[in-house]
Amino acid sequence: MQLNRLVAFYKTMGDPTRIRIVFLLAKGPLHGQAIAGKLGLTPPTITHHLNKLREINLVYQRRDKNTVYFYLNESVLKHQSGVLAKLADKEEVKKMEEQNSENQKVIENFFTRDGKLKNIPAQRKKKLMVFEHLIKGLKMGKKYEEKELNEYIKQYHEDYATIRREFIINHYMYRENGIYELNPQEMWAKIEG
Amino acid sequence: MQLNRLVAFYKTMGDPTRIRIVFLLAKGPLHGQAIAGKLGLTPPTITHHLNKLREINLVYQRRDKNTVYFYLNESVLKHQSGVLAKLADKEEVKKMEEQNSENQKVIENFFTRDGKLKNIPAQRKKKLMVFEHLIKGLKMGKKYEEKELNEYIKQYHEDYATIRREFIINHYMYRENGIYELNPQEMWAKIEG
DNA sequence: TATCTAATTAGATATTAATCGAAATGAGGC
DNA sequence: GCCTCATTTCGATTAATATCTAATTAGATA
Repeated sequence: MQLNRLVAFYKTMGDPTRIRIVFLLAKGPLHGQAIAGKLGLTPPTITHHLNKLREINLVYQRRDKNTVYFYLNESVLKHQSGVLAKLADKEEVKKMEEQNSENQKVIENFFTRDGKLKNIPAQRKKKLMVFEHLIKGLKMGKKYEEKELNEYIKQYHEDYATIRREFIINHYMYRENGIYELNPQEMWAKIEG
Repeated sequence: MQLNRLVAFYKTMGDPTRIRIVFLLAKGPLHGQAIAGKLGLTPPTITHHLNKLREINLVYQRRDKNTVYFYLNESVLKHQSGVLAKLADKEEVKKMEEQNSENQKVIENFFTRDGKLKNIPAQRKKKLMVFEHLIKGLKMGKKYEEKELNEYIKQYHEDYATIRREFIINHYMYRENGIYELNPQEMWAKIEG
């Protein structure tokens, strides 16, 4: 469970204007000026909010000639609303706790006391847990030179090349012109879900 | 549907510290210092966040000797998470729209062009719609003298006494020592739900 | 290419709010 | 009646952010 993503979702929805936009889009796609008109706000303000909504992957857009239509991404809405609801269910909470302690156990098994990675797990599930632990030290939005990324990984394990490649394969990061960057959290949702 | 209440809920949950508190409380009640300890924050900060969580009726507390235990209100959590999720469902959206236009029609029927209430509906459902329309002009948290409240109601209808009484009966407001106040939104939830 | 329109960016302002240390409150125990 | 300990309040500081106006970008069309 990605705390940041969840917080980002709730923070984004915690604004009257954005909630109203979501209500509007629930009835069907609209273009920017139409939204601005219905809400009595200026287009720049709408752009601002649509950016926020896009950041959490709650809206997407399509162009038709000169105007951009905004659509609600219903699956994200349903999924994210569900996370907190689970906390209201004792059974679900127990499951999460088990998941968590399992996760922690894997990390403890594969890392030494002083934080080095002993070896890369063969089992896919455990491998991903390890990678997710590793990328926690990387900054969202920061662009990493390959060399810089190698250095970071080397703190944990000498085979930085393999791990760096795995980061890409598993979509934790992406590369553009030799520059590496964390995949925005909201993209993961799609891949995971 | 109360937009403010919904926004308040999401805004409140859009904070990492509060989400973490909710996750902690989902496992069971805790006292303030325990929360502060687990999150690495100071007691005043925890008080601050618990106040926010209390405002949306998501936590309640019980005293045992000198220490206060905080509990998660699971039903509120489940209910509020569900509201937005409905927007992901076309059927539900249609229902809401119908509800809305029905509501509007009732308001248009019972109010004159210049905003006066023609008469108090006999049908309970319509009556409540009218009252909810009326209290929209009152301020949350403000304390009203009976006289002041009468004046407010008189703008709409001369039989202020009946309407004032209905406000109390239907729990839109409560009275204490002759002072009237809107019932906090979060209380309604309980009454409505 | 010039022009129209929709959308975005930039910059400025004002408001909100997360956090902390210090001080105040309040209930129990002695 | 004092003392202790958990909690709350107060005040200050710092960081975000919602909104606007003005300026810019970019696609479409004539």
